[in-house]
Amino acid sequence: MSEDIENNKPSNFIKEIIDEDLKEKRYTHVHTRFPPEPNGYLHIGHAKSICLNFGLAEEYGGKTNLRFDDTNPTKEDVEYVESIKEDIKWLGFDWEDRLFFASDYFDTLYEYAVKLIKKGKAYVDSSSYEQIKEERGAPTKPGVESKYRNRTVEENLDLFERMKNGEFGDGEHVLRAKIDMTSPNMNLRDPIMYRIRHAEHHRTGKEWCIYPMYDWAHGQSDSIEGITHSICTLEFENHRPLYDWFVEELEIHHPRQIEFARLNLSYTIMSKRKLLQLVEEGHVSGWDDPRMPTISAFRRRGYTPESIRNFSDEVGIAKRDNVIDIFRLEYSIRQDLNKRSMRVMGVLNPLKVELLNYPEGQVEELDAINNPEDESMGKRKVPFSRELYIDAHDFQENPHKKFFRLSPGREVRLRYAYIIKCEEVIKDADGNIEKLLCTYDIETKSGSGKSDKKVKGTIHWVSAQHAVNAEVRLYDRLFNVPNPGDDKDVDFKDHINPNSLEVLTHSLVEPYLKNAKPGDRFQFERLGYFCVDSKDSSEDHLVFNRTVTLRDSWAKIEKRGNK
RNA sequence: UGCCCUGUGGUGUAAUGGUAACACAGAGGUCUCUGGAACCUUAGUUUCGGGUUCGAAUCCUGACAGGGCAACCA
Repeated sequence: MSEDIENNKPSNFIKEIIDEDLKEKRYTHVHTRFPPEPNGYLHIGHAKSICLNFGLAEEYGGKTNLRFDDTNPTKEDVEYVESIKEDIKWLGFDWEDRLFFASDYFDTLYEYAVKLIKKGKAYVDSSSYEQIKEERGAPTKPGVESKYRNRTVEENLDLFERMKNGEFGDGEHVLRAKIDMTSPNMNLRDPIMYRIRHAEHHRTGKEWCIYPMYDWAHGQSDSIEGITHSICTLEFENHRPLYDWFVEELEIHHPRQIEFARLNLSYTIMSKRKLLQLVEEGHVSGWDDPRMPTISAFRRRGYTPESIRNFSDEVGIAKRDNVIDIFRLEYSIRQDLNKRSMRVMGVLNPLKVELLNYPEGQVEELDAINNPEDESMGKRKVPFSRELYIDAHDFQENPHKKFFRLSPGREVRLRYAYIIKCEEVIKDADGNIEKLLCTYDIETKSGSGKSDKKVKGTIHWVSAQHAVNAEVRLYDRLFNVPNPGDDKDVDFKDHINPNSLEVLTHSLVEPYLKNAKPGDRFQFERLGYFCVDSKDSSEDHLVFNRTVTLRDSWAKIEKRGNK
């Protein structure tokens, strides 16, 4: 067993490696980093990586840097830099004064490259793009050496400097490491270190026209920052020998790279490229559309940072490919919100109820408990009157045998109020139910103790004259298959769930919600957790996003009944 | 058919040569003024074959399966 008994986070293979490194004094401390490329918004998979890197540093009393890997000016943008910073902060992590950019190291990287050229370990290749591609070979076919491979050090130095000085156009030359064109590891077949790009960089502007490749910049950036454990995903496993080669040749600090399997979530996709496509083609309203798996979307939808961190901790770390069941995430947010969110009543699809024996014009202020899980959250008053609305789903004219709610001639309790009985169903000319005429039993007032009458169902409601209109957005999974990105023959967009968003514009909520502020979270009793939308909600037009439903055993019974 | 990595219930993760466990999901139940929450019960797992060992999920070996690698992307 590993030694982290003090915290309750489970151990994993990465901690075992770190423990070993510390024990053998390979490193005296732990310093990690989170190295995103600012070319898109962060998603839940990145959240796992953030939690891992910052979490590890916290546990070992070390530090974590935030470093943007901004080596490709054509794809990167400050908008992304800002969103990434915001998301990490929101998750609750702090890089303090250690905000870095790979572009901070362009000068150093250039010097390192010169050093390798001088050692005869790098050369300028003037072959065409196609030529280089051809000569690289294939996994089962060795590469062949470039005819420029044996240029003299002096010539390489001269050419490389002139590349930097802008004497050549894009693609005319590249700088390559001189390693082994026949290596079974493709990454070692003289990888490209620099390419010419006459492009403006979001931070260095027009200062450079040669840009380092990720493989050349990444390991050295970690080294420069004194990173001890460079944690990354599996696809970089084959790159590790290259990174090792660079730091060894350069004789600089050698971080240990550890690879883990990236997070996959069922019913969604994690590819930044595909996510960008959804945004650009308008399948969603933006990176923060609450159906997206991005951190900003989860935030807007009402997820708490704590729930995402717990989720990340609980799914564990390993090297095998995995697909985490979306239920797992939903469990995590329900668990958190159950403990902390205020209960209110909201009617999604209003159905009018008139209480025939309730005095006209009378209004009672009834006591309602704000959170049965937390007494300190107190109580509030909810107005009750002759005309009410209940949810249409809580009435069935011809009830299923396990339906415990309202039906003709049957009784149900109105939460925090009275037991009512449905006496008559009023329909319009087309046979649509217009209104329910009911009676209430005055003896059954909540908390009065006058009656011990029991009913099987309790439903929520709002008072017609007091209710506040609201728009409610119900979200379902964005895709209707568990692994939408898996199918190689079908475009992932063909799996988009056409019903992933349902907008209800005539919902009614209790008056307490009149002053709800963007970002406020509530449990609508019996329905789920809802969050005031941070973009579209206003004082005169409340908009609620459904974060997640409550667990719903009735839905299961219903589903079964349909089969 | 080269190199690298990975194979444990439905899904994840543990067990580090000594009784295969935990969570989610599933099934059933208790309770309930949320068909919520909580609680209880239950079913289900080591890819296959050899070997080492008193003893193998664990070590060795051979298969098989899955993933990754052929951007001047990261």
